[in-house]
Amino acid sequence: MPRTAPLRIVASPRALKAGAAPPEPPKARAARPRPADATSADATRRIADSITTAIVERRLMPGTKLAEQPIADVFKVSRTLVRQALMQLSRDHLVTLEPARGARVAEPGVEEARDVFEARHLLEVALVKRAARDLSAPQIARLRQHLAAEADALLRTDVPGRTRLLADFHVVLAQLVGNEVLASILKDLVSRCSLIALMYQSAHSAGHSAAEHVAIVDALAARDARGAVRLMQAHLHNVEHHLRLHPRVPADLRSALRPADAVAAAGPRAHPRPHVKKRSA
Amino acid sequence: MPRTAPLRIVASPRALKAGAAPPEPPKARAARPRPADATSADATRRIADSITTAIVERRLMPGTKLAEQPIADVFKVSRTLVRQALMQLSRDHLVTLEPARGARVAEPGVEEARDVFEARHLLEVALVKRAARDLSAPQIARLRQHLAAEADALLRTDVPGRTRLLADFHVVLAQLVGNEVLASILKDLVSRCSLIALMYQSAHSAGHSAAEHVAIVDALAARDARGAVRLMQAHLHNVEHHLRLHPRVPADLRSALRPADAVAAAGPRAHPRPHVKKRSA
DNA sequence: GGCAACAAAAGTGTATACACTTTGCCGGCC
DNA sequence: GGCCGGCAAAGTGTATACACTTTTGTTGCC
Repeated sequence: MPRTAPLRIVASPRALKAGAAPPEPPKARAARPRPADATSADATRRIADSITTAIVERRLMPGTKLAEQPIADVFKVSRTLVRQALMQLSRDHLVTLEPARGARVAEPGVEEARDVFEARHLLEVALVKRAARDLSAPQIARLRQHLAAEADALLRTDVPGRTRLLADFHVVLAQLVGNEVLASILKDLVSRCSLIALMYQSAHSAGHSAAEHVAIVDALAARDARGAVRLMQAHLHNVEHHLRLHPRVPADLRSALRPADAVAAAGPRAHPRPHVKKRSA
Repeated sequence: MPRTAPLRIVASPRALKAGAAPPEPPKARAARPRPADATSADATRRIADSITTAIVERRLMPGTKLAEQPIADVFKVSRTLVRQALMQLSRDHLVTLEPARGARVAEPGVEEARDVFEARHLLEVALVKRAARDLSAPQIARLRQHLAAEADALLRTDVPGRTRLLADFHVVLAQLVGNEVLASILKDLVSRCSLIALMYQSAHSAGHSAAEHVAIVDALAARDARGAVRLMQAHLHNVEHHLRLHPRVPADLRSALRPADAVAAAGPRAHPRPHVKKRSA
């Protein structure tokens, strides 16, 4: 069962031993006095970020169980912080929480994928329209700088970096238009897209995407609003339609019979069980 | 100091005594065995919803401190669940969390207000365009039903209900277009708008809003996309520009000198203090 | 041999404990 | 008198304890 793979997160900065923590007497001591210089600044953020990048960089596949204690061991914190991180991630739609069953990496369904892309269409088309009108020369330069980073990551075949940069392009664009709210919405949508692309094995090459980004920026620099809109529409259309969202086969029977692995037909419904409590006796 | 008012939430279903809980020996007993039929289904949701409605219905003013223990006492749960609820609300931008200083009802600044309205413009214009094209007759009927509810709430001068319904109109529209993702984004934006309208004392009457909603639905029913878009734009423009966001006075000096009360000039920045830990000794 | 009931193990949900930070207050010092 | 330092109260941050649920493995029964 590859779905229930035993989980192996790599904490981002440091290496870590995946073994258990044997010497600690696991009971009876409250709140040990921390060494006071610990990196206790924002552990939750650190954990959530690590899991996010692990998902986006394909080290955690959709459907993987995310039990709290192993993660807590990895980061050397208590389950409390891991729970917080998982709840944040579930609000980002990167993991799904089922009431007493724990967290898994989300498996967005085709319906959700369609909705996310539709939302992006709406937002980003409006966005480039505005960008073509409002962006200043230094802002265009900032975009070109991002494009250069994309090209560089492509050259170095830095897969994680390139994935992130291609996604970030859209967020940067939103930020340059000067609307933090839009930028954060788009950030959410884009990270969901990464997960979707990962699930449905996009056939759209990274190089292709990067080239389309260049074309869009060129249109923006030329203040060609209509052209930029058209290019953005084409870009999003390409990305979406290179996903394997559109099965040519009748698909219901076939997907039902295959080992329940990659393609999840139905999107995760929230809280499918009412979670009633009853005595075991 | 009206900002630091001592907090008095009303738990939604039941009345409650705001007094402390004297009889319980407050120490030394772990996890009492719950009565097993307790309403333990989703206490966090209940708390978050109560606070949300309290904010939207103006029972909790912007800036009010939301300390964890008092809320926990009100709902008869531990701080754990209250913390979860507050963190959820902070993701909804209804409360702000400052690292070791606790939670307050958010005070969105004019900048944030502008961004939120801009985002709504983008989304909702695209939305009605689509709605005019795609909505079926029964879906239009559903919208009219909502309009009737609005009118009813207006007649009965049911202020909280009318506030909620006026906001929900936009969410219902998004849902009818059939995109859950868009609907949830819009829900977020709309609830932030409620808070904004509340802070900047909207002068746009509820009756006016309801009438504009009716006009929009009429245009949708007539499949008049262009008209619907124009009406929606006008509606949002009206709502926004009846806020007191646009001070006619030079404003900087005056707002700086006033008792730091209603109008917060700068939006809340996330984690303004780095929250370093150090020994007090 | 397969299946149901049961028991142990794993894991989640919530409460509580306790350290640390912030804040308000009071007394000494200038 | 007003400012500074430290003390006490309030409140947040994180770890741990323990009940309950789900899952898994096992044994007895047919």
